Amino acid sequence: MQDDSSASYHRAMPELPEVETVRRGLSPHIVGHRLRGARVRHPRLRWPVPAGLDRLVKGQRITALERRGKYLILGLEHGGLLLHLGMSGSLRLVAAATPPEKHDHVDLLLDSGQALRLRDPRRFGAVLWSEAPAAHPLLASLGIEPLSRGFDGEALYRLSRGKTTAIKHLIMDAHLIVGVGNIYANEALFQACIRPTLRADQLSRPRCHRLAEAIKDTLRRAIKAGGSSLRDFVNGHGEPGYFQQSYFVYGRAGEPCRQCGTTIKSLRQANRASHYCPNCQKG
DNA sequence: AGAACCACCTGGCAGC
DNA sequence: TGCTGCCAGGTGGTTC
Repeated sequence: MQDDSSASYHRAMPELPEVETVRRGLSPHIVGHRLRGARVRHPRLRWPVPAGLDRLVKGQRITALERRGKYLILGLEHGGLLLHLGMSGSLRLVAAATPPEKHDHVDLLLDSGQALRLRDPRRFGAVLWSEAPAAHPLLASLGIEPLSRGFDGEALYRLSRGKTTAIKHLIMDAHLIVGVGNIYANEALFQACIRPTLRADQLSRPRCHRLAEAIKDTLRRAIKAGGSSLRDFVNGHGEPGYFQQSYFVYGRAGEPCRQCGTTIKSLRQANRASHYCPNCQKG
């Protein structure tokens, strides 16, 4: 059992690093396998799970498991599935005969005798069928991949011009940049010494470069941390798809800054908690 | 057009 | 102790 007693440790929500970790962990175990079908126990996720899911996937070989933003794209020979883990979703491989627990809503049954099992207590996740999943409307309006070559300080500078919204809100806007949720937005802003409330268009070009690098670095380090827990979501040990990490500011309101000892402050922006060090993040 | 909400959902926890 | 009620958060949708 992992220690969850320290306030600075959290079970990470599925942001980009967690989704990418899930993808990397599952891909070698499922790609190339054929689906025997699907079992849907609870079709009411964010959108209804297609009624004919079993029939749609039966007999099809899995050709790829890709990621776009926080969506997973399970490519099949004909069509495919879009999967989203929402806030509380997890995917893991279990023996198909493993008894489902309360929130195990969907199983994709593999010819290996295993099942790809979606658990999602809060049901903000999604399982959608598409004839051409990569061209699904939900993916069409997504912004740039922060770990791609195209995302850098200049790209962030361009995105933020003319935007009066707070910089934290901007970097969390999936129509501009995908995959940066509340946790990594807070952490990246700390690393870049930028206060979350700063107006996006007030960010100088050098600071845009610094923030873009901080976003990449924060996400990369989280993916690396997740790599050590890859075994956790095959065969069902631990909490599949999640890993725990130490944060500088997220969830640390009232605690001393790890760099300067100043008390971490919190506020609400767009109905979401922001945490920052008033000394390290000036303006 | 852009910005600021809301709805969705349940487990966990503070407060009484 | 058990109840109430708030909070967490991604993201499409609504409203202003």
